[in-house]
Parts: sequence; C-alpha cells; structure tokens
Amino acid sequence: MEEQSRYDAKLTRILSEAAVVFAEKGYDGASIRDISAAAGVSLSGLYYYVRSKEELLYLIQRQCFQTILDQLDAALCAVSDPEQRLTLLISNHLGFFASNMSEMKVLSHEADVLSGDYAREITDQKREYSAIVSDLLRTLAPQAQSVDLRRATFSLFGMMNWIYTWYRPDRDGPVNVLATEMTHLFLRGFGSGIQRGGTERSGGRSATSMRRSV
Amino acid sequence: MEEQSRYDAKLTRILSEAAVVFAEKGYDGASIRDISAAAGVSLSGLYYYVRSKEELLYLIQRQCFQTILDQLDAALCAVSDPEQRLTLLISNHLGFFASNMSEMKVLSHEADVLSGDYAREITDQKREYSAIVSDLLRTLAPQAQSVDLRRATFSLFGMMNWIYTWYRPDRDGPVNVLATEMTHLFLRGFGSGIQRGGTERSGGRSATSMRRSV
DNA sequence: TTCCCGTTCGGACGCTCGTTCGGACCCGAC
DNA sequence: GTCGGGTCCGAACGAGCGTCCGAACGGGAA
Repeated sequence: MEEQSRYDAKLTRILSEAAVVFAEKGYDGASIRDISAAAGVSLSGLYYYVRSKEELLYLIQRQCFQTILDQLDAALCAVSDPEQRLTLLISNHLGFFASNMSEMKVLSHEADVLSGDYAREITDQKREYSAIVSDLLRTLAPQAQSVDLRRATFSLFGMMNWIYTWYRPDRDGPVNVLATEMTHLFLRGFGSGIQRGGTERSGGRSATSMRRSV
Repeated sequence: MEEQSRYDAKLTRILSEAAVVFAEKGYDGASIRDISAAAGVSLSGLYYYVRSKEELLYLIQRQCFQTILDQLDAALCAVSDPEQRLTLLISNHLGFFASNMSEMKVLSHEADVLSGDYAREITDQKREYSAIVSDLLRTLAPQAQSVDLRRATFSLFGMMNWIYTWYRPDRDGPVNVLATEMTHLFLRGFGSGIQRGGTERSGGRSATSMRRSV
C-alpha cells in the first residue's frame, strides 16, 4: 500500500507486460518491439527503464524469487511440524504460480537464458530455495541419503513446475485443492488412493480427452 | 540394422544434429545456419532435405514420440500386472530420455512452438500417450475420480519430464535406478522412506550444493 | 560420349532484430 | 520568462534471420 513513484509504477507495468509477452512467445521469440507495444511505451522509451532485453528477463525472475522466498518465510515462521511445513511450502509455490501465471512460465521455461552476473544472482536464489526444500525433506525422512534427497527434491519441483504446461484455473479448479492433492501425492503416493480435496464431483469423463504437455 | 539409403542416412544425421542445436540454443535462438554448419551441409543444401525450420522441429518430435510409443508397446505387451506396467512405462520414458538427451530437451522445452498441421499431428501423439498413462493409473486406483486422474497424470509427467533440467548421467547415476526410485516415489510417496535402488553409497554431502532448475 | 537426374551450394532477397543517439516534451524552481 | 533535469520518442544503424533461385557437380544409363 505504500506510495510508489511514477517511475517505479511504470517500471512495474513494463515488467508485468514483458512477462506476458515472454510467456506467450518465449524469450528469443519475443521482440523488444512487442514488449514496448504491450507496455504502451515507444521502442526507445523502453531503454530509459531497462538497459537491455536480458536485464528485462533478469528483473522479472529476480522479483519472482524474492516474492516466493519472502512469502515462504512468512508462512513457515510460525509452524514447526515438518509435514505441515511441506504443505505450506507447496501451497506457497503453487499459489504464487497460479496468481502469476505469466511470470511462472517465464521462470520455468527461460531458466537458462541469462548469463554472467545476471545468471549468478538468479542461481543463488534458486540454490537458496532448493536448500530449503532439501532440508525440509531431510527432516521428513532422516534416513534418506543425499542422492535420494537430491532426486526427491527435483521430483517435487518437477511436479510443481510442470503445471505451467497444463494448469488452467477454470478447468482445473482452485489452486489450494491442487496443493493439498499434490502434497498428499508426494508424501503418501498415488497407490494410497487420492484423497478428496474439494466439493466438486462433476463427472467421470474418459481420460482420453487430455492433450498437450506430455 | 536394415539398409538405409544415403538420403535417409543424411536426413537422420541432420535431424540428430538439429536436435543438439535446438537443445543448446532453443528453437528461436538457433539459426538455420547453426544447424547446417553442425550437420556439415551448406545453408541452402539443408533445404533439399527439409521444407522449413518448423518442419525440422516437427520431424524431430514426431520421430521421438513414435519411438517412445513403439518401445512402450513392445515392453507392455507381455505384462499384465498394473504396478509392473507402470514401472515399465516409467523405465521406458526415462530410458528414452536418458539416451536421447538432446531430443528429450527439445520435446519438453519446445512443446508449443509448432502450429497448423504439424502441431495437430504431434498433439495427437501426445494425447495417445497421455491416454495410456491415464488408463493405467485408473486401473491402479479405480476409486479415483477423473479430475484426480488428470492431475495425477500430469504430476507424473512433471516428475519425469523435468529431469531435462537437472539430470546428468555421470552425477546422477544410471537411469534404471532413477526409474525405480521414481516409481516408488509416485506409488508410495516420499513419506514411506526411499527404497535403496543401487549399490552406490558414496557420501552424505549437504543438500546446499544444489543449484539450477528449481 | 552424351545425357539426365539426384544432390549440393554460393549468393542474394526482403525483413526483423537489439540497440543507440540527438532532440523534443513537460513541469516545478528560480 | 527561462532554465534544467527527468521523461519520452522518431529514425536510423549494422547484423543476422529464414528462405529461394539458378547454376554446378557427379556418376550411372544410353
């Protein structure tokens, strides 16, 4: 709610619109002209706010990780039960993704575009996030070896991040249901039977109606 | 082992090198000049084998899905136990990915680049593959609703496909161990304790050494 | 030898790319 | 009024893009 200068507001707008364009066309496929048009700025006017196309991507990714990590800290600080902490972590991750779908896709899909110092900073944030997840998983299953932990961590990230290829709010329901299901799936497995998360009980249509994002 | 004409051999070579370049730079980032150089063909010479850059991507993806589906059919036809079938499916998926890492990345990362008829054909193959997985999951847990099935299917694909962002054979061990672990993780969950897959017992280094592909 | 046809390529086409630069606009301070 | 600095943009730059065309190559058939 704090005051924001005209400059900051416009930069925010530019980053937001750039994320949409990047999500739609990919980093290389999107042109600075596309982005400037979407943001309502002239081509050269964009360069008053941003040094380069790469910096645009960097700023988007940096802000996303910062938000995710901050919100995660806030959510976890009051809870000590490991299983509940994992639930919160997955909720936090999916929640951010669902309410920032363009940024989420940019984060997941343009992960290795940056180079140099930009890449180094983002990599640090990823490492920090990964470490939190791994530590949490180690608490949950102390007998697991580090190799197992590594694979389990990435499997969890795979489940969570892949949703950018298939999740659509109107079709797939609210994200908190999804988070509950995914936590259950990760902790107890599919074989234990999927726990009912929400109230919907629509219909048992065949699975052959699926497409995309295999 | 059958005879292959000079033409077919060269086309295969081109597709293989194109996959490497696409995997490295992304579809939009890679240029026809990059690909022709990698394949040892002149810029215009490439167009004798391929109508366009888009067709290049299409041919790569088509061949991959065909191989995966064919090998899956061959593996599943003799087995009827659902759990064993799922194990084979995951093994097949990860096995193909591990021995075709460039193609795997192209498959996972350039999934929505194609358009028109190209896209339609690839989408059909994906649908077929998705349906096989969903049907198998429904057999495993008949009480699950279709919505759950959909989410579980995509969660499984997420776990499997995400490995293109982190898997390196020399560091992460043989792929069959990974497949065993992942099957166990998906069916029984992380909470049940990770089953030991292989013989390695190297060291328990901290998880903070992780990076990338969050 | 001559011809033909599958294969190959140099060079060019028109276009879009990311970035830059000089100047114009706006508005509060003097 | 006019000055100055923060904000914005039209126009252009060189480079690289995907694609195409016409000619050249090479080896088996006639």
